[in-house]
Amino acid sequence: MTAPRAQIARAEVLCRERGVRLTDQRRRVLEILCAAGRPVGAYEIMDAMREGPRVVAPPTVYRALEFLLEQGLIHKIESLHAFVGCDHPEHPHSSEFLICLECGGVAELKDDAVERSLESVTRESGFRPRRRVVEVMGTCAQCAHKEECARKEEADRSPGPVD
Amino acid sequence: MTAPRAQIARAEVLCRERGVRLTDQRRRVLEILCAAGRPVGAYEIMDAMREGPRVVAPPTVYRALEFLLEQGLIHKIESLHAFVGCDHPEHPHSSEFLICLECGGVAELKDDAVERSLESVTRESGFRPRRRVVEVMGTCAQCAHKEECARKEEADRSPGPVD
DNA sequence: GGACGACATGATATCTTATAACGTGCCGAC
DNA sequence: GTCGGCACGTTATAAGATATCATGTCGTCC
Ligand SMILES: [Zn+2]
Ligand SMILES: [Zn+2]
Ligand SMILES: [Zn+2]
Ligand SMILES: [Zn+2]
Repeated sequence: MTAPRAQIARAEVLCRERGVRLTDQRRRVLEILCAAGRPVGAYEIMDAMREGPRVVAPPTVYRALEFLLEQGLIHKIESLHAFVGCDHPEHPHSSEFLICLECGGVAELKDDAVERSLESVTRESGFRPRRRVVEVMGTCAQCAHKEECARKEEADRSPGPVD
Repeated sequence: MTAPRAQIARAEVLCRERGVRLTDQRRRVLEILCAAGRPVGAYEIMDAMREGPRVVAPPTVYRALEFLLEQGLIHKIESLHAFVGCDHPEHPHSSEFLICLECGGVAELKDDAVERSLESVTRESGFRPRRRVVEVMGTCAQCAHKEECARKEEADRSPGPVD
């Protein structure tokens, strides 16, 4: 939940340090992702870019996304065919994502227990891991709370059979 | 690694028990998946079905896949846009998958440690999980071994600098 | 300064994956 | 018999991703 501005600034620094170019197009895509604060599809990004000076075609967006993925500045959410900005891109990593099916929000976790258990189970089977995809879909705390409240209110109005 | 025949038979029983219909098309899709023993895309399934009596269109395949997913007889591998037969469909579940990038093979795990750690980390954040996607991409034991052997042989032929 | 190569982008077309919408046929319930 | 639910057929199209070739941009080397 870093401020979008700060995220961009950090990305600038990282890219300079690494000797790679955060070009206008790439920064623009990153800005859109960070500002959204939720998963955004490639074509939605493209639409957002149309607002700007130039019209862009799919390959432009996908190339920018490829770069940002390589630099660990964003992540791809496989189960949504969408992308999100990374909250701590200092060193590239795989993360765990909690995806709310109600509000579409996504939280990026970094849980050692999950990583350790995955590490050990892959090791045991002689598997050499390269990339991890961990995506849990369900209902986030906020939405669960709202649901709870709605149910409660409902019950108050008509105190029918206690379930 | 159950025999395809046995998997189909088990699916028949399960569907009868549940009062749902494992129709010809659905069984055919399941057969193709089980026989392949690796992830297969929807359109590849469709091609395989063309060999049979009737030509089928995408919706037919996707409907069959939807049913099989609902019944927990197959899984979808999100990162590959492909499907695999489930090895233990007795009660529907989410699993962890090890996906080999060399040979394309997939192993379905069922690891309590991974599940427990995911469970606890989601609980902590008040998140109510519904479906888990856990896919680890890398190199399987077999392929890693082959690579190892190749390297060794190479070293034997030209005993250059020891790495 | 001009030639060159590396890299980023533009532009067009195409491919892959997935779903919408509507119609038909089967079968059991009533 | 007819009604309703369900599986499937058929056509079209949406949504996501890539292949290919052309153009531009910029620093380096001579
Ligand atoms: Zn991250
Ligand atoms: Zn939510
Ligand atoms: Zn399974
Ligand atoms: Zn392998």
